[in-house]
Amino acid sequence: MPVARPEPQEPRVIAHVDMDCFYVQVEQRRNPALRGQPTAVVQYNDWKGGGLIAVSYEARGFGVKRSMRGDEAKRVCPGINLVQVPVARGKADLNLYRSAGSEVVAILASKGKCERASIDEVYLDLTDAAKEMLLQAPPDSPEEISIEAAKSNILGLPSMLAKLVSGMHKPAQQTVVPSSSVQDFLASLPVKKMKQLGGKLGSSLQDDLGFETIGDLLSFTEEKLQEEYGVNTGTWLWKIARGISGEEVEDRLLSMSHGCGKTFPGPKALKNSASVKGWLDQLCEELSERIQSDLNQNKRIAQTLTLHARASKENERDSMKKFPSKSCPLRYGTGKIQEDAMKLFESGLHDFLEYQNTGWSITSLSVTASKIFDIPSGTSSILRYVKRPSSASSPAIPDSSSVPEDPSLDNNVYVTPSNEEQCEPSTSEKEDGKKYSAISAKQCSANEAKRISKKFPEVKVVGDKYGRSLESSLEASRAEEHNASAQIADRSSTNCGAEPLGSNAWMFNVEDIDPAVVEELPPEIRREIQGWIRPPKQPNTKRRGSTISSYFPPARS
DNA sequence: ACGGCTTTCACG
DNA sequence: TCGTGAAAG
Repeated sequence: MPVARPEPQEPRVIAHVDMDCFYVQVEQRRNPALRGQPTAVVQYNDWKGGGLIAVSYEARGFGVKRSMRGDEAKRVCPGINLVQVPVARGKADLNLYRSAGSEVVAILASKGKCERASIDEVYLDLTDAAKEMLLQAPPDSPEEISIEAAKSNILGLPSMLAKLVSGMHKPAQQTVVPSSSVQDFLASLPVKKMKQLGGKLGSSLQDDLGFETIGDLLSFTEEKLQEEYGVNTGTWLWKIARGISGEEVEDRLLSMSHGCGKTFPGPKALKNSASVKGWLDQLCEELSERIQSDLNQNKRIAQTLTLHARASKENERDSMKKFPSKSCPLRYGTGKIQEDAMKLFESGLHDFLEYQNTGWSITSLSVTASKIFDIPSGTSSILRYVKRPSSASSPAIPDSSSVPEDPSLDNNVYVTPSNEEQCEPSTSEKEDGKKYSAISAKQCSANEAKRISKKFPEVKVVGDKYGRSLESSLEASRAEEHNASAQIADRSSTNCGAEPLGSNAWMFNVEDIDPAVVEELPPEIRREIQGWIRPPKQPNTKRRGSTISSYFPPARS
């Protein structure tokens, strides 16, 4: 449910850029012969000619709609060009459109604070640009303003409505909303057209309270709305009815997670572990590729792997029971991801079946990598820890500027012992002669980083997200702390008693050390590593263990 | 046999 | 924190 945010003091100028039938335009760029033609992009075409996901305006003229099937589109528009989404690993591959979206974002980002809202949508905060324009070229007459204004569709308004009106004049047009016209605009805006009210909340507003337009909300007090929908949503509703939004444009050009999934409708449903494994392997391969390029291109690292599935039980056509999603620390390397995803599936299936010995079928699978953080650039990313292959030629000192792509290396981030003997396992090596612990980078406070680096010289802290050294990072956090202490009184006490957070220095989080390896470590290092896995103070009842395997409860025999 | 595939956000 | 559900395109 939507929530109100503190609104910025200054009025803002915000643009919402929405690409017209974007996938079609991407295909038209690739094949110019498609330009100006009725065209649609479909994914798959085995079944009823595939599903349309984008339709050109020429095709719309024939009545072609998104959510039609290819066959149907041909029926209403025999001349339509149907372009198929590329398929890789047995599933639709949207990378072509993703990167085309990035091209656009890269251009818009030079114009102002820029937020990538979806594959084909961008929010732009043009406040500074507008100020600058007025400063550089102040209009010397009201007429001049009118002339400029005549080039746009004028409506005008603050931020949140940007999205609403950007679709009013399509394609290839813009709509401007001056704040003076907001109230009139909202007065007649049907409830369900408002962003965030297109679903159940909007329906409830209509059906339970009888509101037809946003303007109708004005008749309710804030308290009344809070009574109906809770404090947060109530306040939000009260404010949007008055055209007040605290939503800000985030400065974010990259997405916050990567997911890939596939559905297995009807007869395609997966009914045994082998087929699930096969598809999961495919999905994980794509995911791995995507996070790997995110790491290489953007120096970002993902920390969580999540598996989602939809399932039903044999003979139980309409059980309400859902397949639970499951997550675990993400370990880099295709093989690791596949392995972990399968374990997550087994764990989910176990919960789903809850001791019933029935057949099952899976109608959709997806894997997601989330909790993505920047790795500070210009610093050697992280050090390595633990075992080196006894045989191989891998460097004792990591070449941290490059990230290993070789899946057998498991992880992009390693620590290495300053004293190799110390950590050399007595246990036997694997056949490939390589055995690594899996480690991924994690943010922690500068203070914590300092403490650990002092205690363990072989562990190196690499600096904060601004590329500053630990010392200057600490310096900065001390300054911040000093500044903040004046205001700390009116802060809610969420971190009461805790060590001040400091400013985003970096440490290493040992997510999945091979237990055999841990055994070999000196006790104090071992203890410390245990501590990194979860922050030391977390008197949480169910705390996960130190190894990846603790994320996968034993399957029922 | 369902639109398919993503992505983000809030709640408990 | 994890897992669920809503909402969007």
